Amino acid sequence: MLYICKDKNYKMITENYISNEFCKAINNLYSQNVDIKLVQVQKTKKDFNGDYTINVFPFLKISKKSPEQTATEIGNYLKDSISAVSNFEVIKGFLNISFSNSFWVNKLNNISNIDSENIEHQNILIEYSSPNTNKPLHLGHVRNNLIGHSLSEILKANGNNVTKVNLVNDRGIHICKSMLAWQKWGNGITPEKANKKGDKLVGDFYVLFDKEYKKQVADLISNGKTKEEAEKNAGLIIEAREMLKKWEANDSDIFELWNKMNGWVYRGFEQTYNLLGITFDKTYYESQTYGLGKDAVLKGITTGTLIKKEDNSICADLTTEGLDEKILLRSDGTSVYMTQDIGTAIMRKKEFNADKMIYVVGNEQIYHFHALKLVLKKLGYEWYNSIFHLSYGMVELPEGKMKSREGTVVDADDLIQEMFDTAKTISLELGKLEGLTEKEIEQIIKIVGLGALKYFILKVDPKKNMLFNPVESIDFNGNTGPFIQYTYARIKSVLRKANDLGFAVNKSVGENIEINEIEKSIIKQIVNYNNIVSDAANELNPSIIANYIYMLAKDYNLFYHDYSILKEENEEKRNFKLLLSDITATKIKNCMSLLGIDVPERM
RNA sequence: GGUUCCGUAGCUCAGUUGGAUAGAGCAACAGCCUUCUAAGCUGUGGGUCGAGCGUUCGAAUCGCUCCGGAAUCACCA
Repeated sequence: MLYICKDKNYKMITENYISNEFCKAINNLYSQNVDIKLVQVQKTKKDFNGDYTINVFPFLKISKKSPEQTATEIGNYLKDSISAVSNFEVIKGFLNISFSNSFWVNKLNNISNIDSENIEHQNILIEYSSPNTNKPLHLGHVRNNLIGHSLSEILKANGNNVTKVNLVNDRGIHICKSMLAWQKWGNGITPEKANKKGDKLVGDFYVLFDKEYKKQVADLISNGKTKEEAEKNAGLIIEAREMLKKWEANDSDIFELWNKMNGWVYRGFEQTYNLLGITFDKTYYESQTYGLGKDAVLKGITTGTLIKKEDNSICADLTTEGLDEKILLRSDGTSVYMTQDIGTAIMRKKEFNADKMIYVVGNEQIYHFHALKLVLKKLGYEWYNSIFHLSYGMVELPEGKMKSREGTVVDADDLIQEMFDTAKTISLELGKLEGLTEKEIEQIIKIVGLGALKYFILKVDPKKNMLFNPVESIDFNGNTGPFIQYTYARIKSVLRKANDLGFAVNKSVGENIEINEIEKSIIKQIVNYNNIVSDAANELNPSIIANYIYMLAKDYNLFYHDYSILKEENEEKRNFKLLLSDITATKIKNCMSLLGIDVPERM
């Protein structure tokens, strides 16, 4: 049997193709079949010669020869069977295969700017943001929003049909607290009168409530009450609970106040969302959804999958799954958070025919979502496993966790404004804004400031806790958003000059040119783009994109520094360099867009 | 106490379907702008990958034990 069939088309040659040829080599040389999955084609490490590396250790049992001899025999086979292979080297059990220059230039010529060929076409619903209307957005929310937005873009880039939803927590005892404080001590103040964003104003009253409440509790304790008694019986909390009852009874005065204050908050949120570029396809309000789920729970009683206790409360027994009993309806028949999430999940599943429902929610709710899935399973919803809790880590300050009520939070608006200010200061110091109009300047500092913030957050693996140090603030040098934006702006500048000189960027260039290591390295990374985008979607991890684009930008800067593009005398080579630059710029722009970050044409 | 997650350079982070000498940035120090944007590039120093044991030809990566940190275990959301 003759396996050797010279490839005529470089396009076919992928890592998978090489694996396949490797299997053929084993078959041919040692008359055995190996599972293609066992063949790991890796990128050759920088310190060694070669483009792809295969470790032959796992196949020594088959070859019954030394690592060196096995690798050499297979190397020889591959050199014959794949015409694009120019050379190979064997070091210990590592087979390092080099491909020809023309192979790599051909790869560059065939880069399509259409994303990903592995189109998924799933209906994916993603919930993120989910703010409370009793306080302004802080850095933790910013992380949530950026992750949610970026994941949506990444999933779309892989061909999925993505619906972005927000679930606003606009009711409950905590909302009543700020309402009550405003009623008592607000003297009719409004955002306009206070000259303050509405969400900030309402947040102030929430903090004020907590302060006054703590005073009352302290008084009660000094009068001999236990801490628990004091916390339950303080006048303010009793008033807040009464207000909640009135709200649930549709009391018109309370409703009016509630609408008014929530309206202030929404206008405030809207501003912050606009600044960050966060949008949703649909917004749910808990005041409208909190009744959902009751029916499903009651049905669970009739089928016997849930337990009704003596006090009439209803719960799910999750002890066999390693969790505790979970209350689903209180003894007075009212529902809890879990009940609502059961209801909304069922509703959304139907409404969007969702194949997957992703919840971007902090890791403090791991238990909650674990329980949610198990309850849905118990209730007989077989799609319970299409729920995925993307639990992201906390943003911590050097002194620990942020706490709204204690005022130790990094406010989103303040932080964004600081980023703008820093971007402006640095740009002016570097003299980057000379000769630009006010409008252009404003646009650049906005793009760069936000770029720094967003990249800073998204380059970290979502599931890990991360630290933000307000004193050191966010950098603009090194592995940062501005560094990548700067690389883009530099390329654009070169391309503008090329255009002035009458050098067009050709879509494909001659393949018989010499390329150096750094140029090859850039091509390899560009070729890898689709894999990265698909990895990021599979892992639901924007940091994969961030790290990838950083590496590409870093390599490009090295190339840019060491080799002149416009002064290249060889026309073929100049065309190549222009194309390489142009495609790099496109990849930077695409990746940054997947992260929700803009790139400036100059900076 | 139970469950889950985390521990990599002084600091912030990459690297984990097991592969070669563990990488970046920041900070420190030393260089590079009559040359396409120096928000850049180059170099130097910096590590018992929390500790130990095990599995393996091979472990930062897998398993067990321990140490340290975080989250959670509500008729809150």
